[in-house]
Amino acid sequence: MDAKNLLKEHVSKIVTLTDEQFEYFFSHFKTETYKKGQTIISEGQQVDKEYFVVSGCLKSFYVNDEVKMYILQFAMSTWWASDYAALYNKTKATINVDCISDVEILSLSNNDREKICKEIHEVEHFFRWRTNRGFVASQKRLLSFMNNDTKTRYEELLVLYPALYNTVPKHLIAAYLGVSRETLSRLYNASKPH
Amino acid sequence: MDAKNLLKEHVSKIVTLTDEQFEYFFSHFKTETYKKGQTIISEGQQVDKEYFVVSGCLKSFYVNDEVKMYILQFAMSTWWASDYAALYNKTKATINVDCISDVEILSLSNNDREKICKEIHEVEHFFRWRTNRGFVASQKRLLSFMNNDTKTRYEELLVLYPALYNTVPKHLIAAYLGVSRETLSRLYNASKPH
DNA sequence: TTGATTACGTGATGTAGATCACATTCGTTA
DNA sequence: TAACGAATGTGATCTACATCACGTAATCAA
Repeated sequence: MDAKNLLKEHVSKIVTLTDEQFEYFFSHFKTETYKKGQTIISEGQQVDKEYFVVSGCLKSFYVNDEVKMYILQFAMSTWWASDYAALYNKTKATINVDCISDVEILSLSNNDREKICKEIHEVEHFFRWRTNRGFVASQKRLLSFMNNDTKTRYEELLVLYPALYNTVPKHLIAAYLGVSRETLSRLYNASKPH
Repeated sequence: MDAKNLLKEHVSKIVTLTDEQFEYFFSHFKTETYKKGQTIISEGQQVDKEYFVVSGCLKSFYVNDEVKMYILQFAMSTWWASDYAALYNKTKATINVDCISDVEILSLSNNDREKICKEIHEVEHFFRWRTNRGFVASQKRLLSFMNNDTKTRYEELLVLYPALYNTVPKHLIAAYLGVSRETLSRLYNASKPH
């Protein structure tokens, strides 16, 4: 499906826009394509856009002083990604977003989002809904972190992102789970049939 | 400050409502008071309200099968609390909310929130803003969990909730940090002047 | 084809924090 | 004021995971 119809279907699951409204909404997005490995947002930069993934897979991640990476989110088709703390507060990026595969995305600037939210009440409703979902998912993951061991979280991850299983390197899975790649490897091979 | 003005001041930091609009908005809230120790939401229940704290302190928490408790949030004056997963998805509560002290709260039903969001665009904008903030805070806490040791997280907590320091029992602090009360006790006393 | 880089597996050892056990202090209520 | 339960401190032990070290397999670019 093309980018426009993908977005249209995505939005219309939540709100009803007239064709004219959707055209107007869509006119604020810009198609961008990136190759595997390219960086979209990097730490320290100004952030002024968020991204709707059409195809491919992004990751958003934090890198600490000891150069350890922690993945906040894998973003596949119809998921949104950005450094939202930086975007909303107009501060410098503290997290990075880059491409795990070749990707096609639709970008929307912070200003344009606020503008169309103001102009079209339904659009504001859509974005409220979207953040609600993100908030609930984030809280759920936090709880899982506190409550579950690594193996359980690994199994949850495979349910949440079944497509990742054979497409992304294991050290990225480990960085999402917050464990070392060695630990994940042992876990993974311990439960493997001989 | 009384409940009405507290809410008014809170909301008007983000959006501008006419007096008439605010009166209408406020008319959907109901004042409720609880004693220390009383439960507001408990696991398994239907959830149909969220709560704005006027005075006192709530905690929202999850209890696992081994009866270990994990605190998602302490909610003090002007904070909001509920089981948002249950509220938004109309599922049974998986988390609990109860009172750490005597509290006064304003309750708002899910239906009324959706109704006034639809009726008053500014109100929808306010709630979008509020959830954005919650989402960013939740992601930040998740990162801190992955990246920082217990001592660092303990210090962050004291910055985020300075009022908690001497008002809530230490085992609740431990339940927020996701460590055992024994570990927190040792940590706490190791850095204490002799 | 080859050399280099990246991904992955696995042993040895160190460590933060969990768990268990028990003592002490504090607060609440009878 | 006594007494009971809740909150806290602290030692001993256990364990999941990190870290370091090294080897092999897969991928990719020239």
